Amino acid sequence: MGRSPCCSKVGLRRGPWSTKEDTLLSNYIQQHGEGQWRSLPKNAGLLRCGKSCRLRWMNYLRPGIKRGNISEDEEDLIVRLHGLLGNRWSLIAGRLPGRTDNEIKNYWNTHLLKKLKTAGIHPKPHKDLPKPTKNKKPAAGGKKKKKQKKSTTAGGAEDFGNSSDRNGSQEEKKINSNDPPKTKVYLPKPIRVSSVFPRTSSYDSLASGSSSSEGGGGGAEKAPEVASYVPVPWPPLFEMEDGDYGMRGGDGDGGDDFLGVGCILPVLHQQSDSISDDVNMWEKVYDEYLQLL
DNA sequence: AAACTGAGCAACCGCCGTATC
DNA sequence: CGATACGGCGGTTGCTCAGTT
Repeated sequence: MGRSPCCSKVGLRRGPWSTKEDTLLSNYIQQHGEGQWRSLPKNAGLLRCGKSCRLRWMNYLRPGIKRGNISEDEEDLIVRLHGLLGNRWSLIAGRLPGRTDNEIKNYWNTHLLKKLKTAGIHPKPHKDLPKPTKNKKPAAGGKKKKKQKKSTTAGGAEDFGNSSDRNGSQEEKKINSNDPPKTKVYLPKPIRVSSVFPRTSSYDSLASGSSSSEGGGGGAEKAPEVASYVPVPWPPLFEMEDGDYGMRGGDGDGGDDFLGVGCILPVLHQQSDSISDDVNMWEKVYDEYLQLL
């Protein structure tokens, strides 16, 4: 469909943001609020694409953003949520107050994936499955030269996430194809709890069951907030053959029993021979997810 | 000390769903 | 009802820097 590109890119700056640009963007958004990303750069006096502004704001400038130092609890949560949700980073981020989808995605691809592999978990792609039906991009593939160097990012993420495309509709598209039967995951549509600072409240409810919205995220409060986590007493998601549920806290690092393994493997190896088994499994997963919510 | 390598992360890209005209 | 705009998402790229040779 004749969509014009998000920005013409002529005369627009690219690359890292300067502090001046950050200031301009922050000031503008504080005065006018979020939204209207397309016209924002012009109004704010920025030579940036609207998308770029949004990304910068969402991932970096927004109040309440925590950066770095992902705690073990958060890591655990990421692993488990990934087991449930796949590569739905925004959804996962919605459960981690102050974290952005981009950061979680990066953390997964750089740290967690490596950890899993180190632990002997090789998220192997479903070889019998052709690459995602959505050969999504001639574009992405072709737009720039591919970088072979980092197979970790691309491969890994995809391996886990095929089942978790953006929304259900896409799932259905895939299922209709001639691909070998793929387990269909019924997941609620990702919802941000609130438009601006969604993370805090949702995590509260997740972790403690309370509905306190942490104030708020609501405002432009600072982020000391989530310094303290309430560890979630996760029930085992799946029974592993060896009885390892993944959450063996232990020393934490012990390569072999990296937490979360238990909840990921079933997702990885969902080569459903028996549809009913899969249905049961996913019902369990879904039930648990509903409990989380 | 210089060159090389790899990891980490910020930013970009194209696609998709929804809203609006 | 179709076309377009917009916002959002996940995948990927490329820069930077620390560690190694």
